[in-house]
Amino acid sequence: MVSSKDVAKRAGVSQTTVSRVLNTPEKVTDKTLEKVNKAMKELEYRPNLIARSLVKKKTHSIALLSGPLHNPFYVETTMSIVNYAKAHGFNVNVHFESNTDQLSVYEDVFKHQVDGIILSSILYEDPIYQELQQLNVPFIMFNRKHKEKGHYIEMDNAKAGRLATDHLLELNHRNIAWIGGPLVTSTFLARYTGYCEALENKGVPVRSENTVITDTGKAAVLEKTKELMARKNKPSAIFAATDSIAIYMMDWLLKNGYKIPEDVSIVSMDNVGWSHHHAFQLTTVGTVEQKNLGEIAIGHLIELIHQKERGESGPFIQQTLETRLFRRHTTKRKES
Amino acid sequence: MVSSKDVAKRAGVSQTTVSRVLNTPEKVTDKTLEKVNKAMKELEYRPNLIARSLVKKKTHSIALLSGPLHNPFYVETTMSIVNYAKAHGFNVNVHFESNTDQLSVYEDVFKHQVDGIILSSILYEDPIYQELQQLNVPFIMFNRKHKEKGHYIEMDNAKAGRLATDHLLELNHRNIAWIGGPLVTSTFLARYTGYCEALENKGVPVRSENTVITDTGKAAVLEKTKELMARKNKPSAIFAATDSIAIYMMDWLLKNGYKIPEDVSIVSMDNVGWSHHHAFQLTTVGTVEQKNLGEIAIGHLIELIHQKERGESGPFIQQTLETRLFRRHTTKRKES
DNA sequence: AATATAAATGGAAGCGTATTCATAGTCAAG
DNA sequence: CTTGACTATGAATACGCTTCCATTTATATT
Repeated sequence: MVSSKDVAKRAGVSQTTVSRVLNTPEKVTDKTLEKVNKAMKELEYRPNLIARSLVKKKTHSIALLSGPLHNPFYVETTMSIVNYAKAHGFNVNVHFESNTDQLSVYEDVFKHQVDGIILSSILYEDPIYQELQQLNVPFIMFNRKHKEKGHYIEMDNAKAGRLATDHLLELNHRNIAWIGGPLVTSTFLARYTGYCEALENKGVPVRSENTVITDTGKAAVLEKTKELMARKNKPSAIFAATDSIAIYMMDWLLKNGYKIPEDVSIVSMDNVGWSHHHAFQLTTVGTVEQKNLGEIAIGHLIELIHQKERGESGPFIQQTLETRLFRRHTTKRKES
Repeated sequence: MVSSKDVAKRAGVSQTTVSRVLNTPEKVTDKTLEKVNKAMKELEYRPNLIARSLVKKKTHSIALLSGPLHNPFYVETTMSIVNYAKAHGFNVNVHFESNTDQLSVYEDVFKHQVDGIILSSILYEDPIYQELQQLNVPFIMFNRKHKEKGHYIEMDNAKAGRLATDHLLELNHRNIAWIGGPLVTSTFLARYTGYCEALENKGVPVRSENTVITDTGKAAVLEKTKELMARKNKPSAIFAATDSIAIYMMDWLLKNGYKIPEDVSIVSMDNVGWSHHHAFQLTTVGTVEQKNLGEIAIGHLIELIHQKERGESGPFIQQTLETRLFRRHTTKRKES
């Protein structure tokens, strides 16, 4: 490995000077600048960022703890986050949530001296929050939030839940199933709460068999869908907590001869790119914004990092985005 | 930041000993081990991996240079790669190919002292190859390969191209369009070559207007589809070079009233998860393997890294996977 | 031409860790 | 006891870089 010392020797200057042409070239004579640059080229010198990080206490990298990519929502946020970060000089260490080693992921991240953390993988009452705080590294949550607040960007999930449910109610549906992930997560909890509220407002009882909690992976969703449709008293409409779940369900339903929306209406949530596809035309609730949640969050995170560098400290970033219903073609009035 | 020195002071031992309980605890008395562990807990000490990396010359992180996630193929490989790497103690720095700063990505990666590089983003004659070589860091290509060979995992793209085209020919199609990305990429080139060969074998002329080169993003594909179908002499079948392209096309086609496969047959390539979806049921060509290309490649890469550590050097890994046609429901016999 | 001032350069310390080498401590065998 | 052979520990150095401080060199001022 060729180091700045080697370059120095070759150029006949001190190692300090080499460092200077890298960091403050204006403090170096044109002549020596040229000498040093020439030596660098010849030796194919590349500064060792590890060493630089050690002294500057800045790694120019951030950790992303994302939900799994089988959910297109996280595909979109991951792309946005990585690209935005890169454009601003940051590297992204990506980690995906997994049922098994929840904690080990964090241990991993903690030791890696990142400049900031952006995460969707957090439970509403996750004890990991306190550990994150003690790290003294800026972190922001997107999509999901934590009980203790902190910095976060979310959509108004409760309202979204109401919007979706109201839509189905207006279409005369009364037997509406809700299917989503575990309620220990802020998003699923709020979306479910919104569903319940909307039903209660209309005086429609929340029936326990209409609440389906599932793992969000494909296999589990298909299984739950099968169970749901095997019931005597099938729902006439389904509120899927994410587009991802809705799309998996549609796979099963179509494969088993159900027509959508004729046989069953489906509304979901997130308004991911796939939901526009003509093969789905999913009615869904999403934010009004152009940017996705990840894109907004990464912008803030980088600002937080810069703030910390300057020794400043701004207010908490706590954004709850407006949502609206994107009515497409998976919902239909129930004829009674 | 609490360092091993602080721990040492607190535990009343030397920094060396602290380092030892971390790395070779068996060389330390139970008594002092306990003391040190206690001090670590109390101070919430976390070893600084940056410093460790500097001396050990090992970062435990690898760089992934991936194609864009709007292609589901790369979604699947990215998930596999990140998860596999994590399970083997490696962090993954993710970068996505972008039309603009091709080179800057590499510069970025080069300086970051990764232990290995796994990439799909490379052109067949990419000059970046030489730079990668000089880095003296193990790297492996997946999906796409380079003229100079090196380590790579691909599917048999030429054969796949022939399979897909033969399928359409057998279904009596003669006016078959090929649509794919720039031919400077090994995958597109080979898939196109296979297409041409298959046509020529049957004595069907390759017509230039049936070769459509496009950017692989959604907007561009839609535009090209529109142009293609506006022609007087529309193709009766389309060979899309990736499932991603095929799915975009289907969006446009369905939206514009075309029935698939009645009005136009579509075959594509990669056999991504989405192609199974009942809303698509895409006829496609993919590998026979269970694992995706990324998963296979990352396994090899980690092995290469370990080999290098041991000072060994094995043979080049050059795998070209068998492919087969997955016949589903987007292709249909042409009635003449 | 002499001095004051600014600009350019180099020496050395330090970032937090691992590791080599020397030293002090322990214990068994004689 | 004494010697020898380990074992447990610590001091010192190195990893490649930035940065503070001291020194030299160039430039401006009188």
